[in-house]
Amino acid sequence: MATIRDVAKMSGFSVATVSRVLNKKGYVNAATEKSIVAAMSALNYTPSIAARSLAGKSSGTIALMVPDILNPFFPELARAIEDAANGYGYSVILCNSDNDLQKEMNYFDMLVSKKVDGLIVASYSLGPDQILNLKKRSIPVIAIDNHFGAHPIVSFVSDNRAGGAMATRHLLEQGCRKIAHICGPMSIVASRERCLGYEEACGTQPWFLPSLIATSDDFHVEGGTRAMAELLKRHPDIDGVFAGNDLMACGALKALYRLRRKVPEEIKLVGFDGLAMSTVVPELSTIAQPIREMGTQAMDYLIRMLNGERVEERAHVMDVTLVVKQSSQIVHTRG
Amino acid sequence: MATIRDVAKMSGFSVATVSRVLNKKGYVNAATEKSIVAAMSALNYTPSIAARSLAGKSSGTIALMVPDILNPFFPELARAIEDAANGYGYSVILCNSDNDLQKEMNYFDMLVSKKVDGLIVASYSLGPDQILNLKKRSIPVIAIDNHFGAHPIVSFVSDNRAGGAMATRHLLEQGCRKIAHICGPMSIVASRERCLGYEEACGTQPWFLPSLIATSDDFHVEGGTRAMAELLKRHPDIDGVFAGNDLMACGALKALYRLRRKVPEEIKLVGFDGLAMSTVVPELSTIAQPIREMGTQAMDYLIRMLNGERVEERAHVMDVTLVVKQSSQIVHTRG
DNA sequence: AATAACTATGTAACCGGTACCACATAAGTT
DNA sequence: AACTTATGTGGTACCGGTTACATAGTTATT
Repeated sequence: MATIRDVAKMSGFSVATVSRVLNKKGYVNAATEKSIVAAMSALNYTPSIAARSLAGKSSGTIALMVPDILNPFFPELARAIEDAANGYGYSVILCNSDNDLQKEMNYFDMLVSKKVDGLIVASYSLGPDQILNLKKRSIPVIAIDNHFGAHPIVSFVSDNRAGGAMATRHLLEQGCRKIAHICGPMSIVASRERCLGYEEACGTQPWFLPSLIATSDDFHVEGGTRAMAELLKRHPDIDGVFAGNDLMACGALKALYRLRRKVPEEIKLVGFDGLAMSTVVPELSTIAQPIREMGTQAMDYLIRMLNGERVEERAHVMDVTLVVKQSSQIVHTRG
Repeated sequence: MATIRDVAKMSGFSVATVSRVLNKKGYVNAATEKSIVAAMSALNYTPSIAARSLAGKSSGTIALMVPDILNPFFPELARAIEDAANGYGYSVILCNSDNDLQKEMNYFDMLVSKKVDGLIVASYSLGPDQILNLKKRSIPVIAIDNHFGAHPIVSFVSDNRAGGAMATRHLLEQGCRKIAHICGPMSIVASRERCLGYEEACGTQPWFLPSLIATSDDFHVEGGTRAMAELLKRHPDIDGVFAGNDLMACGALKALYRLRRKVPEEIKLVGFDGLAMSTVVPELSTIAQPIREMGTQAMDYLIRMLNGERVEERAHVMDVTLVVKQSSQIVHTRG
């Protein structure tokens, strides 16, 4: 590997001048620059980021911490963030936390010792204290899919409550008259807010009952299946279901299929997340989060923070959109 | 941030001794070690990986390069690798290449300048030369899901051909008498081998015709849907389908659903990959690749290479297994 | 003409580890 | 007793960048 000193020697200038060319900073004669650039490409020179980062500059690396990349929400986010990061010349370290506080703390130590420039984190186990502590260790942090009230933490979250209401109202408009809700883990703010949105939209309906809400311990398919079966046992006359996320909606779909309840003819279904779940039949109506947009904006924000820009440390609430597919469509039966 | 010199000063020993404690290398008195360890924890000391890696040691980072983390095969791989890497104290940089050679080469430069210790790569655009070149730049490489014949490259691949044959034979055993194949992109070795397996298992059957094979340009859902529709037009009497991967199988499922062909009653379907695609109904029979195992083994191997161990530079062929779910089940109709 | 301000480049001290070498002492060998 | 060998510790030159400071020529300003 060629070093900056090799380049200096070859071009006949000093390392300082080469460094200036490298960083486009300070005065350098155009002709000088040209010959240095020539030397660099002749030597196939790439600066050592290890050295640069040791000398106090950025490591050109950020970390993305998610509970589990296997949950299809997160690859989508990861892709958006990696793309954006790449555009800024940064690379992304992936961390799977399993929502395990211990693991998260271990990762934090690693981030510090690796001089990672920043962190984008989706976590439901970390508290504001832990995040503020990491910030104190001079690593800028941005939270995604979770917010921390009044604490000075930059975060990007979807308008979960509005989305929940939107989904429920859509089902009402499609003619549903008894709508159930499959709620995600109560430990997760997003779950609770989506549920609030559901209640907001149908809490005053004459048919509404608290027992129309079933809770799943996780955001996965099986939980959705269980919850759906449970709901149908409690209320066989349900004609609409709002599931707290798309995976649980798929689970619900499976339960409905097994029990021979036709979707959307007898029961209409709406999920949440807007994953490109084009795999299932019928395709799922869903409340789409602007995942890509969230990732991109988070990265933009992080870059601004890295550049020392002062930013507002608050939650950014992103608009969600209703995407109507087959699972909630009105079916005209031929007379 | 406390440095090694702070620890040295506090404990009253030299940086050399502290370094020895840190690396558990060379002679250190037990009492000395104890007081140094005490100083380290008192100062909340974490060694700077940047400095360590500059001083010629490992950066504790490996890279994982995949075409697109959105393809559900890769999160599974990423998770396995990240877990294994974490166990060895390494972290993982994620790279999405989109199978774009230019992007891949850019990433290569980054890997070198970041002194990344090793690379695990799934690529169908890179040639052996590029990989050997990176190895020459002293970055050990392991290929996954692709192999490079006689070139001295460590790789882990599934036995795609055997898997294709296995899937097809399974359909024959389930009573299918006209089995079609949805083949993935011909540019990808795995596609071709799975297709060969299919031909091996049914090429001598009296009903076999080359037109029973339809090719998709990509490994995605839509391609599967298109190919399935095409096949049914050509051969309405198909009673079994082997799809080159699970996503295309889902696509096929959608086409079949649309055309009111019952799965598995009228047509049986088998996919390939073994993704935890528990989302679809009916659940998909599939040839499961040992994805987790591949990731773990790749990481183990990489670690051995990093430790300077000499390893056989060849392809490791992994066994696949048939996972029977609903989509290929024999259905007993009540008399 | 004197002074200030800009342009262009070099020297060398850092950043925080690693590791070679030197040195000292203790224990084991002829 | 003389000589290895094992044990324990310190000094310091690296690794490859960044950057504060020094130097000097050129151009503007008054």
